Amino acid sequence: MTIGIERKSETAFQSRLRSLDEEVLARLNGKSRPAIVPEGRSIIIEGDTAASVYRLCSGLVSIFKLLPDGRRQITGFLYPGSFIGVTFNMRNLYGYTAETITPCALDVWSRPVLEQLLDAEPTLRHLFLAEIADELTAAQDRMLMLARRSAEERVAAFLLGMARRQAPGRKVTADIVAIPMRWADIADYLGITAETVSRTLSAFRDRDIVRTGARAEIEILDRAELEAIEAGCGTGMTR
Amino acid sequence: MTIGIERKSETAFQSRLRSLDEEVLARLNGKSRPAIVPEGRSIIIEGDTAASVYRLCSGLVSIFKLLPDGRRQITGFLYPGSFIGVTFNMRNLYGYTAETITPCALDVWSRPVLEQLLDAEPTLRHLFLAEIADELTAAQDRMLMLARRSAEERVAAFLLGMARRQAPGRKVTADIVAIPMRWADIADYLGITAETVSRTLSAFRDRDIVRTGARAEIEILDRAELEAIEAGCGTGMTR
DNA sequence: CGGGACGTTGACGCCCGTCAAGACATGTGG
DNA sequence: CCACATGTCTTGACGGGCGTCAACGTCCCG
Repeated sequence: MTIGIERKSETAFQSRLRSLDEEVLARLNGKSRPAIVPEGRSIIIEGDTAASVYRLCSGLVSIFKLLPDGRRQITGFLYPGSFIGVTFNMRNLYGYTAETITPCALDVWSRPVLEQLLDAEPTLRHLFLAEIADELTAAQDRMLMLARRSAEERVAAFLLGMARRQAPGRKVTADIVAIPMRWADIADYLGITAETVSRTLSAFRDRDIVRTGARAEIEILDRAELEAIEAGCGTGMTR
Repeated sequence: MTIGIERKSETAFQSRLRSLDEEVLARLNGKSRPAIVPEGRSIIIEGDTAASVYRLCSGLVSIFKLLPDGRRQITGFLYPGSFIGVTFNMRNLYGYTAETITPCALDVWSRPVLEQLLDAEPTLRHLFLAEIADELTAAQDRMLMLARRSAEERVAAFLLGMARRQAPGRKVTADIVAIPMRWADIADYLGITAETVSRTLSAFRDRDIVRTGARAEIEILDRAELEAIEAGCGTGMTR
């Protein structure tokens, strides 16, 4: 559910972006500089002064916060089209760390340049406002998830979210979902442990809900059951 | 911590609001209509079309989301000065329910009127952008809290947050904290149960960290210890 | 082929949710 | 002013979900 909403908001955002005045968009792109980052690298680090804003062109990025003792919470996965490092608060500090999960291509703007663009083109600021508002909604959904849902519900929601993201249009699909991130990442995203992710998926496999085929791929066999579990009424099993 | 950050953002916002052009502020206030709401009433309901925007003048409000089976997550407590029902996404629906915890006084704007004000005065939109960005930061902090922290850490963080909120300037205080909400509310805010809130506070009392005096009041005796617990290193006791 | 990273599975235990009974405060009507 | 009802907080007993630790299997890449 959470993921669904994130997906939806990003989609909405991109359609808005696409509907932007071509000239504005061109100006936005014209001022950027490209960058390639290999996997497992930090793009920005929480607490650093926000010198640049990035846009993800290809690849997968996680954004997270850390506790002093190393506990980690991934607050979101970013897909192509998302902005990274947008901050509008007074102290110009990044509020989270962003790390590449796969190799990534980025567009980079220096903060002053982007500010200038924003001032010249109010539509752009409008756009960021809508984008951030959507992110806030998604964050509130995730709070509900992290605080109140069982491990089974979280994994079910995650799988369905990934499936929806990959097949935006279709309703009936082969339902083979690519999972590019490691399970420790999924765990840190869902607020559980990697072992629990593994165990839950094994249980789904034993119940013929999913089939785990090639590495980094999961086939959804019984989407209805997954959706029932996501909604919190999994065949009456786990409350 | 989370609460600390929420407090900080609200303070920053209000200082920004105060620094606003007097004329703009006057126009904002001039278009509003006042309202009084008794305790325990809904102001807005998740999923309703967003017809109005509210500003809290006095009282305490909780905003929350519900799961179909009744599980509830309070995503935030709102204090005077906060806006309620601001949405900038396409579908103009409220993203959460807001309910009064104490009797409240509100300013109300109809959506079209506020939109009109926003268009006439770009500074205002700027302001909302900063406000929402701060809320997003706070939401991400709360994710970390809800997903990763122990019950003890959560309650300690909550108490310290309430204390900081009540004594914004001072460092050393009598440290008597007023707690206007019921413990079921605290529990739904922290992602635990009311029983766990009670038990944790009792444990703090037994360890001479707090003293529980008059109803709805808690005195902090050992703030350093509370801060150690909040940071996740509570005297080596609970990991 | 060997090493390292990642995923799987099991054993164990603890934190915290659940259920339930009692204490306490507040309000209401007689 | 007191009996009673109601809502809230407290405390205990109990159990389960999931974290932790550890061993093993599997895949990949040098």
